[in-house]
Amino acid sequence: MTQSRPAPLPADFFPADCPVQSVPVLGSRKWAWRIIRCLEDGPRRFSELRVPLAGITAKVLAESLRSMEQDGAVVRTEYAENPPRVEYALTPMGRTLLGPMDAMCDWTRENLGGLLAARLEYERAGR
Amino acid sequence: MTQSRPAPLPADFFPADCPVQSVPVLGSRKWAWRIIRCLEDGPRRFSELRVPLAGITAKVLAESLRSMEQDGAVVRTEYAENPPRVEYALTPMGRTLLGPMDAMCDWTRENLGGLLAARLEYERAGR
DNA sequence: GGTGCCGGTTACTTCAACGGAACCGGCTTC
DNA sequence: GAAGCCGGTTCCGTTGAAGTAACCGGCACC
Repeated sequence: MTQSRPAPLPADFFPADCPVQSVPVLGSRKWAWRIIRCLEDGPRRFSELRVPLAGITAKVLAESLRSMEQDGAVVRTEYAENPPRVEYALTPMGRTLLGPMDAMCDWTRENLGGLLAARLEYERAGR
Repeated sequence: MTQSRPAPLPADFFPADCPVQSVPVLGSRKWAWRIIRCLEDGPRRFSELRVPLAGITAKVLAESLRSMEQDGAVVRTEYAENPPRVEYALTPMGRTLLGPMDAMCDWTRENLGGLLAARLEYERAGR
């Protein structure tokens, strides 16, 4: 059994349109996934989203929602009522993100312990 | 068929140990996934990695690899030869990331077109 | 003895995301 | 007429990831 080296990787190993280059596509990496989770069960109002997203400021929430709207993952619907009402909902495309998100969440659930242990071990050993 | 509103989300909707809070776990978001791809087929040397990761600087590559090593996704092996040889390889845990990564890449492949179209449409319409 | 390779390190700068605080118009309620 | 709610905006500061450029020690080669 020969321990063969894998072939060297070419300079164009990643094509210009390679998906791995563009992920994650949705602006704010800190809040986007949480926002999507909050919208999973149906449309939500701006102030309604601020409750579960504890600690988010109006500015950051507005920015995140706008960037997700630009990317076509979220729709903003404004109702001419009083007091004004604005609702945010997932688009069909936004909803398809739930699958890959679940896969990453499962991975984290299974490996977060080992990951934190690895950090402690790294620090304990050589630094 | 009643169009019922979903129940409001509580302030503790995301528990402190919720996986979605901790993803992505691997430091550098720009290069980590590409590095993992490069290591998929076996161990690679530092300078060997710089070829496919076109444009990465030695500093950023070293930082990224170290943070991935801290997280237990990569092992660094130093050989006392001349000229010095250092090899980086995926750990078993690092290898398990390939599944979720594939899911995200598939999503991007399928939706990147729609996403870019949504951006253009957003700009064209209301701004 | 000068040059180059290997695998980095160091110091400095740039940039985008994030956070804090204040403020806004339109409307209602007290 | 004062206060409050809603859905934000504006200005400013902080932080951390990433990029740039220069340099390093040890060894081999010419």
